[in-house]
Amino acid sequence: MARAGLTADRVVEAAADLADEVGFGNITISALARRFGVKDASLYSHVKSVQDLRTRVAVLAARDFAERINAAIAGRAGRDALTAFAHAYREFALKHPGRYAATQMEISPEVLARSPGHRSLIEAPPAMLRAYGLAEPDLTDAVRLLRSAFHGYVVIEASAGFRHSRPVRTSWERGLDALHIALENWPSSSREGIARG
Amino acid sequence: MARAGLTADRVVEAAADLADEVGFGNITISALARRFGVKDASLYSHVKSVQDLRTRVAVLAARDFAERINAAIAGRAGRDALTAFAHAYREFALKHPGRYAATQMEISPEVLARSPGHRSLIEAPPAMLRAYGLAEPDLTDAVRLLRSAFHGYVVIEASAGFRHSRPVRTSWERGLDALHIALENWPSSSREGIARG
DNA sequence: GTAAATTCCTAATATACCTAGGCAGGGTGG
DNA sequence: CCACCCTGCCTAGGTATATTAGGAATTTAC
Repeated sequence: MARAGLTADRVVEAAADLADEVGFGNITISALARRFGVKDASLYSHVKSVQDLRTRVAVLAARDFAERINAAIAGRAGRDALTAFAHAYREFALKHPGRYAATQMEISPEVLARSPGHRSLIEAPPAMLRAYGLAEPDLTDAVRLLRSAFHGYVVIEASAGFRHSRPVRTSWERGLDALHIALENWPSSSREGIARG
Repeated sequence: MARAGLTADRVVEAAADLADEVGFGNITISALARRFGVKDASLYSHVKSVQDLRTRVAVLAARDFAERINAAIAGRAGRDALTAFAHAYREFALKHPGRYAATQMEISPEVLARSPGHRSLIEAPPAMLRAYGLAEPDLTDAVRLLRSAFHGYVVIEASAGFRHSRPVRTSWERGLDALHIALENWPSSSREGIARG
């Protein structure tokens, strides 16, 4: 009978699409096999296990995500870069919830070493903040706050956590303004750092 | 033979403990039954399904979480309340990862109506921010930023996402300082709101 | 055009979810 | 005090998913 023409890459790509539809945590070998019209066992020629599949999806998703992020912040600095980063971040997370969740999966150092996307995603925030003139360890602290705020935002938004009437997009913009102010008035390790109220 | 003495409450409590050990997404009827030394089918006298079990755990966890949060911010205002809230938040999330994850689960309006814990958790942040004098819609925006930052932080910390050498706790304190500054210099809807650098 | 490699299959095991129906033990009415 | 019944827990069984072993068929390579 006609073969489905599976390859590891095609399987992983389809898994990523599936993740965007049903959630990263809900991708199964069975569903993927059904999608290709083959038996479950057939997929094991291409991926070792569900866990392996998830990891590969994570690597793929990180590559895609990093691509968007890097395109967004290229040639920008300061507030401009912050805004561009944030919009690219939110857009990707909302458009590709499965892939986005995949990028947040915990991965081993070995996988990290082979995933340019993940490394790129780690390097982007500090690069983006360069124009704010923060030195270590403030830079690390600031990056952590931003990562947290962005991740928290899209996670809560994606899970329908903002039930209010106020448009989420507007709150997001205001939050960015506030973060910009925090970055410009960063409480460096020495002083108390209270700006005017 | 001797009965295990199960009740819905006891089952849900044990499920919450199990969630703290293996993760909220990994609680199973089977594991819970093993823990009680009964057969899987026996649990269905007390909960309708895994989904029902999860929802009940979410309600229980929200109650516990709200208790800690409310105790922490009672009688405090402004930065003092912010700090207390943040520490209670982080501590609960790290100490009870399964319960914390449960509180973040999407729940239906009907469940929400019957979960005082959830309602309390929704009401706490705006109450805590009262002393910052933010009016709507700024208050909503500020609450969203805080919820995002806190949630993002503990999620990333719990999944070992902060690989740097800088202590997470210290970054968390600095992030709080920065958020405090953002709150005191909140960019209200009318002006551009840039504080001194 | 045959040999090797690879794709996909059947078959089988293990675990989890869930339903239907049964037995027995502890509280309740006579 | 004892028969009764409610209900906690059980056995049995049907479904889905993950995974392995080994075989057949198709593609590829020489």
